[in-house]
Formats: sequence, C-alpha cells, structure tokens
Amino acid sequence: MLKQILIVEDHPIVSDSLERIFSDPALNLKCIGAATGNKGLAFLNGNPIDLVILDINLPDISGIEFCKSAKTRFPGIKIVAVTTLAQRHVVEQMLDAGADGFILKTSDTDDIKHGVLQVLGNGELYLGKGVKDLIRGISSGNIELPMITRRESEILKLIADGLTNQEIGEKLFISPLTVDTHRKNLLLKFNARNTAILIKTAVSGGYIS
Amino acid sequence: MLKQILIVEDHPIVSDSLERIFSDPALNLKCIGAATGNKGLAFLNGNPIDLVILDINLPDISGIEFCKSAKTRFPGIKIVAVTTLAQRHVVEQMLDAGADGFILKTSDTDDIKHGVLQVLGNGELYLGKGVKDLIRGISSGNIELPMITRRESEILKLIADGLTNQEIGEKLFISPLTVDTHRKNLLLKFNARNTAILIKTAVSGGYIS
DNA sequence: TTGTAACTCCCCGAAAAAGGGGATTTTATT
DNA sequence: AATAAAATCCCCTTTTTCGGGGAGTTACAA
Repeated sequence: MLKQILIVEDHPIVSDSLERIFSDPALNLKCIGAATGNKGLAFLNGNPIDLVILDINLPDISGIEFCKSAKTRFPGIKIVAVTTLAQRHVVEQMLDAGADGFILKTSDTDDIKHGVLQVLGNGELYLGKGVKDLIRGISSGNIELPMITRRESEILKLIADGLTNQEIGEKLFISPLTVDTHRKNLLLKFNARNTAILIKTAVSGGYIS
Repeated sequence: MLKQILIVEDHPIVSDSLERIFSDPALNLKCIGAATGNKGLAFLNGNPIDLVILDINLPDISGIEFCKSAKTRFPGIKIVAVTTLAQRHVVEQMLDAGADGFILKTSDTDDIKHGVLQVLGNGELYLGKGVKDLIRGISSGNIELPMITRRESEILKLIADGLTNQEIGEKLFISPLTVDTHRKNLLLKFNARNTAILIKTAVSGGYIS
C-alpha cells in the first residue's frame, strides 16, 4: 500500500536529500515537501499523510507547536523530528507533544532512513543515535539543565528582558521581595553565581525564546 | 580541467545533497567531504583543493577560524560559506576572514549551485539571496547589532561566564575599573540597561559561543 | 490527612553593577 | 606626523543584586 510522507523543512538542501532517501520505488512511498509549519499544517487537511518528517527550527511556528496541532487534529499521524537542536529539554518537549521519533541531523542518512521506516512500520518510538544519552544527561559536556516552575520561567524571561525585581513585581502584581526569592531559586537551580551566567545558560539551553 | 571541491559540513544529510549537486559529470568536478573543521584543514595539506564549501557551525572549530587558517596557508583557495546563521556580523566576520561567497541554507539548490560555480569560475565574490540585505541591516526584524572591539568581545565572554569586574581584571591583568569602562561601553553599544538583557542579546546575536 | 511543592512575603548586610562624569596612554591608519 | 580609535585608569553616588537566613499560604497528590 502506498504511504505518504510530508517533509516540513525550510532548507531546500535538506528536504531534497530527505526526498531522495525516501523516493526509492522499493519503499512504495510518496514524498511531499512544505517549507513552513503553517503550509505543512494546511496541507494535512484533505491529504492522507501517514508520517511527517519535521524540522524544529521553522521560520514561522516552532516544531513543537506543529506537533501538538497535528497530533490533536490527526491522532493517527506519525511525526519524526529531525533537527540540529541537541538539547535535552527540546527532546522532552517534543516527546510530550506526541512525537514518535527524534533524530539528530548529525546522524548518518541510513540512521534517518531506518528510524523513519521503523516508525512508519511498527509505530514504535524511535530515538536516534545520541538522543537517548541526551535524555539521561550523559551527553558530551552536557550540564544537566534544571526543571523550573511556571512562575520561575515567567520571571526568568522578564529578567532576560532587562527588568529589575521592582519592575517585575509591578508587572506581576507581587512584591519585589517575592521576585527576589524566585530569582535566588533560579540561581540555585541553574547553579549560577550571578545574572550574567544565568541568562547565558538559559538562552543557550532554550529556556528563553 | 578537473577541479576539486572540499565540503566541510557535519550533517551528512546536507553534505550528501551538496555532493550530488556538484557531481554532475558535465561540471567536471570532484567532491570530497569532511565532517569537522580540523579534518578539513588536515585534508587541505597535500590535496589540491580549488574550493571549499564551508558550514559555519562545526563541532570542533568555527567556520571563521577555518577560513582564516585555510586562507593563510593556501591563499589561492576559494571558500564559500553555506549556513543557517542569518546574522549580519557573522557575514561580516566571514568576509573579513577572506570568504569568497556567502549563501544561506534557506536558498534554493540552484542558487547554491550557481553561487559556487560563479566563485569557482571567475573568482568573484558571491552573496546569496538575502545576504546583501542582511549586511545593509534591512533584514526582517533585524535589530542592528553593534560592532564591538576585540577587547570588548573578550570581556563580554568573561561576563557571560559569570566573572565579576574584579575577577576579569585579575584574569586580563588590568584594573577592574577598566573592565567597568568596557562593560559600560558594551551596555551602550547594545543599548542594554543591565547585564541580563546584554547577555541575552549577545548570546542570541551570536557574539558568545 | 499529611506531606510536599509552589508561591508568597520579609529581614539584614555585603557585594556588585549602573549612571555620570574626566583623563591618559597605545595602537593603528592615513 | 597627525588623527582617530581603542584601551587604559580614576572619581563619585545610587541602585540593584547576592548571600543567608525565616516563615506563612495555597494546592494538589499520596
């Protein structure tokens, strides 16, 4: 039976490569490309797509949002994320959003092919090379990134926007002293000695958009 | 005459695509791939490479360093950067380092082909779609990122690592008051009111690795 | 219901950063 | 040799953060 794959990826050079991998007649697959998340979502309506190969860095919406939307509207669809982002919490967010696979772009083309075909075949979760380690935090030089609460995340973003405790307090209708407490907890959780390294870690860890 | 191209790129899926583009027998080219910057540099010794297609985000050294090394040792070699990084100062740094071309990965494969062949052919500088605008700062929602000096960059990185003015002074054998002056200049240049937003802007602007 | 995690608020003092000056020496570049 | 840019150093005051405490209130789960 012919199955259809949608490739959501804004780099033609990558989507070309993907299309070629899965255009082998022996596989009996059909590939369609979409350059943005919204185009991809639009295409899902009315087209019987079996699996989506998804880049997380898209020009319009994030791959995580795409995944949530797609899975909500088409629960049967399979989604495999293929990305450069080798960050633990990104993987976790994608899996929470319902992704069926996660493969790094540093992977061999055979790995990518194998992973996608496995998800398409038996529906099992597939994690590419290095991804499992990433989740366990074993990864190369990966300082374990902390879990932060909703309020902490909110305050972290405002700190990164340059607001003082005073201003954040006014914005959130809480005491600046409370903001200070959250701030101290953030420093503790990130094992940061001051705001500078806190923000650096948080930005490069993807806590701040 | 047969010309040789070295592809320095850590994503097999991308280098596959590039190899395929330039493997057209009519072009009379030979492609070799290298997955890391150091492997690429090592390969240049003893192999008559005419042009390097270079990714800027490499696992070991940065594309900018690669470019400088390669151009110093082999002034005749042509280098075309192909990257996702659509940031003005990255383009500027690459061109300063001697790059002969700069193409974004969002470009069509034909653009990439055309650009590389042009550089290889007449040796002219080639800037891909959107890159020229980037330099002029016309780019979509691009807040103009400032030019900073070597010393400022050095101090910026140390600030981001969580060091205080005192500690930075000790490390660089200068007075903490001097560090403070540089710090104030950084705040001015980045139009930042405090360290938090300074670091956020700097990290997401690619000033800090 | 009995924790426990999250959120809230407060105290103190010390350290660091920010805002606003001024001024001299190096180092390129023309 | 002259100019400009970069780097260096110093003063002052005020604001903000940091370190190290304590403590009450939801809200939700075992």
